[in-house]
Amino acid sequence: MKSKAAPAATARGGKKPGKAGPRGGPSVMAAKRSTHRRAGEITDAAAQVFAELGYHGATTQKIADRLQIRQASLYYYFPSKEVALERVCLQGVAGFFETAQAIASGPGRPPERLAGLMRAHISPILDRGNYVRVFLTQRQFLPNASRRRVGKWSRGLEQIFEKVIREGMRSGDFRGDLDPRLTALAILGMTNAVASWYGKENASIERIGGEFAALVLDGLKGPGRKARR
Amino acid sequence: MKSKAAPAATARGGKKPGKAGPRGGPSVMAAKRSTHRRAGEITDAAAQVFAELGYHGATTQKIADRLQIRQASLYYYFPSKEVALERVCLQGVAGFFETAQAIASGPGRPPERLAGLMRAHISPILDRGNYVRVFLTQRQFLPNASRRRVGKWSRGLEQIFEKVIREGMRSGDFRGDLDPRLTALAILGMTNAVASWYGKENASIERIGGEFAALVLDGLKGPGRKARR
Amino acid sequence: MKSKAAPAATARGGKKPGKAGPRGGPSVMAAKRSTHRRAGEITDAAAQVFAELGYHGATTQKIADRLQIRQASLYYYFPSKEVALERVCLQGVAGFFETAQAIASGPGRPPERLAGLMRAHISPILDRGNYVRVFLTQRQFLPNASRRRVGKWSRGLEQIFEKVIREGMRSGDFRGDLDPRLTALAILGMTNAVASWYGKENASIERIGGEFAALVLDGLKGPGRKARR
Amino acid sequence: MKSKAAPAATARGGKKPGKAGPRGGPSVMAAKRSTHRRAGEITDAAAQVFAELGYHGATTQKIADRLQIRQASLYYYFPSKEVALERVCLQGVAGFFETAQAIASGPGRPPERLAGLMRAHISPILDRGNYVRVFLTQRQFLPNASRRRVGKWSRGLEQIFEKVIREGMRSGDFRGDLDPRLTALAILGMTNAVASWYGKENASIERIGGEFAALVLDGLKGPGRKARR
DNA sequence: AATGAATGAGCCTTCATTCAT
DNA sequence: TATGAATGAAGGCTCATTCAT
Repeated sequence: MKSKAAPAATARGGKKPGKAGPRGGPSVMAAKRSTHRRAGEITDAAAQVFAELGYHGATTQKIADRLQIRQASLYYYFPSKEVALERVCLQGVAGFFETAQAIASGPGRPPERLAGLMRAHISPILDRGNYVRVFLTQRQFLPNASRRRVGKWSRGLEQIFEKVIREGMRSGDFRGDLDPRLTALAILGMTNAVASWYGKENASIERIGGEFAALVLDGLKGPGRKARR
Repeated sequence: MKSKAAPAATARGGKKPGKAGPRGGPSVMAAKRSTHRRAGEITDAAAQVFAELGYHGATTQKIADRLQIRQASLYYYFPSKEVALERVCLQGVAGFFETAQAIASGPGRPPERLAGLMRAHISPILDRGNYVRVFLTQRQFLPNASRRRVGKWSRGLEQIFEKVIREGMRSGDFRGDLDPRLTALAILGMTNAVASWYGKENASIERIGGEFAALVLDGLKGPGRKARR
Repeated sequence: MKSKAAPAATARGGKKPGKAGPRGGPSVMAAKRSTHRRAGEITDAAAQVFAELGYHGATTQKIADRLQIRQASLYYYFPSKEVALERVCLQGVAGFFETAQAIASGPGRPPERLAGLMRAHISPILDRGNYVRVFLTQRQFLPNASRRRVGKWSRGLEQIFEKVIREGMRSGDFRGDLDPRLTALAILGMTNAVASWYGKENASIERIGGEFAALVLDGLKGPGRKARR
Repeated sequence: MKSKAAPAATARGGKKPGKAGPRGGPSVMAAKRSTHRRAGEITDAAAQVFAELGYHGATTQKIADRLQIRQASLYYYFPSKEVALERVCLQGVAGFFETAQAIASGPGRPPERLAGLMRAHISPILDRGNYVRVFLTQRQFLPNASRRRVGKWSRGLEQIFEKVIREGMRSGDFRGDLDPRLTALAILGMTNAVASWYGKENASIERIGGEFAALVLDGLKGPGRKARR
C-alpha cells in the first residue's frame, strides 16, 4: 500500500507525474531533492537488511521487500549490491572522522577531549545505528578498492584516539605507564560494542556516554594501581 | 587445477580412481585415531573459513579446499553447514562459562576476581581464536534452537561479570555510583574486541590482559566522580 | 558397458562367494543356502523400499537401514542398484508366466480357466506383494536390456488372457461381440490394481478373487445387454 | 553444446546477451496473455516429464529442456519441484470429482449413471493424459499436506462409485450379492489402467468406454451366481 | 521510475559407487 | 562379510543481475 503511491504508470502512457522531466524542467531542485529522498530510503533499507543479516546473508529481494518494490527496481538506485554496501559503509563513517579530528585538536584538556571523542563515537548509533553496525561488521566484504579507502578512516580514528591519549600522558592528566595503542583499542572496543546492544538495553546514549567516559577517565587518570594499595 | 583433472570417464563402469586416492595421507600408523583427529581438523577448517568470510560468505568448497579434500567428503563429517557452524560455536564457548563461574565464585576480592575473569575471557583467543571469533560474530545465524541454547551462555557470562561488579560495589572495592550492567557490557565489549585485532597488533595476550585489567580496575576503584570535576 | 555384470572381481581376487564357486568347493550347498538366505533378505528389503518409494525415490541407504547394515555392505550382495531392481522385478514375475500358461492350456472350459488365471494373477500379492508392486510400477526404469526381457513376459501374459477369452468366445461360453484385447486389458487392470490397495481394504485374496471372477464371468457370458431388456 | 556457448564475459559490467535472448519467441503480439499461457506450458511440460520418468526420476533440467528455457527460469513459474507436482496433480483431478458427483446424483437409472461415471473417468485421459497419469501414480510423493488434500478427492470418487452401485443393488438393477466396495475398486482399477496403455493400443476412448461399460454392467446385472454353476 | 521475465553462476546437499581393510 | 572413508556427478534451489518496456 505504501508503494502504490506513484501511479505505477505501467501501461497507459500516463505522463508519469511528479519528479520533473529529464531536461532541466520546471524544478531541478525539487527533482533532486525527491530523488535523494527516495535514494535515502533505499540506502536505509539496505543498511537495515545488511545490519540484520550481514552482507552475504542479505538478499536484494529482502531489501526490495522492505521498500515494497520489486527486486529489479533496486537497480535503478544502485548498480550492484556491492555498491550498496559501499554507500552504506560510507554513510556509516561520514563525518565521523572530521568530527573526531575537530574534537581532538580542539580546546580543552586531554581528558575532556577524550570524553568528547567517546561521546561523538557513540552518538551516531542513535540515528544511524544500522549504518554504523554495517560499517563496523561488514566493511570487510567491500571490494578491495573501497575497503582500503574506508579502512584508512578507521585507522585514522584509532590514531586520533591514540594521539589524545598520548597528549594526556605527556600533560600528566593520564598516568605514564599506559600503552596508548592498546588503550585506544580498548576504548574503541568498548564504544563500538554499544552498536551491538544499543536498543536492547534500556540506557540512553547520553547515559552510556557518561558512564563510559567516567569509567575510562578514572582508569586513565589514577595514580596507578600500586599507588592505591 | 580444480576439477578438470579427470575426464569424468563416462559413467558407470570404468571409474578411474587415480588422481590422489582417498587417503593420500602421510602416516599409515596414525590411521587409528584418524576419525577423531580428522573431525577436529574439519572443525578447525570450518572455524577458520567462517571466521574469515562469515557464515554466509563461506562456502563448503572453501572449507574443503583448505583440507585438501573434495567438497562432498565434508558431508561425511557433518550433516550440514549449519551444524558445522553450531559445532564451531559450541567449541567457541566450551568451558568459557564454567571457567568464568569458577573464577567468579572463587577466592580473592572482587577486583582480583574481575581481573581473572577478564584474562580468562581473553585467553582462549590465543589458541582458539577462530572459534571465538565465529562465536562472537556468527552465532546469530544459527538455527533458532541452537541459537537460543548458545545464547543462554552469553547472557550467563554477562551476568557473571555483573555479579562480581556488584559484589565489588558492595564491598567498597569499587565505587558505588556504577551501573553494573553497563559496566559489564563495557568490559565485555573491550575484551571481545580483542578477537578482532589480536594478531594484527604486536601485543601478547598477557600484556593485553594486564593492561586492560589495570585500566578497568582503576576506573572502577577510582577516586570517585567528584575527583573528576 | 552398463552393468559390469561379469565377475566384478575388482581387486582382491576374492573367489566370489555365492553362485556356486567355479569348481565345486567344500560345501557348495551350504554356502549356497546361507548366501541365499541372506541374499533373499537383501532382495526383500530392496523390494520393500522400491515398492514404497519407487526406484528413483529409494536410496541404498534406506535399504541398508532396513537390514541394519551399512550402505557399503549392500554392494557385497548386488553390484548396482539397477541390478537390484532387476532382481526384484524378476522375482516379481517369476513363475507367473509358467503358471499362467499351465492354467491356460490346462483342463476346464474357458470360464473356469479364466477364473483360474485371475486367481493366479492375484494370489502372489499375498506373499510377494512388494515384488509384484515393483514389477508393475517400476520395471520401466530398468536398463533397456532387462526391461525388454521383462517386458516380453508382460506381453506374454496379456496374450494368454486374450487367448483364453478368444477361446471362450469361440466356444460360446463368452458372448461374441467382445474385443478380446480390450477385455484382457480390462481384466488385467482390475487385478493389477489389487496390488495397490491390498492390505488397506479388509478383504482376503480369496474373496477378492471370487468376487472379481464372478463379476467378470457374468459380464463375459451374458446374452449381452440388449437381450436383457 | 549446452552452456559453454557464451564465454561468461567475466562478471560485472560487460554481459553478453547474445545467444537467444530471453524471449526469442515468435509472436510479439501474443505477448499479452503470455504469463498465463506460459504458466500452462510449464505445467504441461512438468506433467509430461513426471508422467514419463516419475517424480523422483524427473529432473527440473529435463522439464526446462522440453520448454527450451534454462533450468533456473523454471523457478520463475513455480517455487519448487514439489509444488510443480502438486499443481499437476491438482489439474489431474480438477473437475473430476464435481463431474462425477453431478453424474451420480443426476437422472437415469443406476446402470446408466455408472456407465456415465466410467466414461467420465476415462475421458480426461484423452486431453489430459499426463496429468491423470501423474495424479494416479505420483501423488504419493506429494508433501503430506497436499497429499492429504488430494487424497480426499480420490476417496470421494471411490465412494461415489460405491454409492451408485449400492443404489443399483437396492433398485434391483444390479444383483444383490455384490460387495459394493470391492466392485467399485474393480471398476476403478479397470478404468485407471487405461491411462497406462492408452495411446499404445489402437482403441478410441469412446470404444474403450463402451466396451468396459458393457462388460461391467452385464457382470453386475447378470443372472446371478447360481447361473455360473 | 519501475517491472516482468529470464538467466548464468554457484551453492548446499544427496547419492550410488569404490576400495582398502 | 562387512565397513569406514571418500568421491564424482548430479540435482534442486537461490541470487545478483540484465534488458526490453
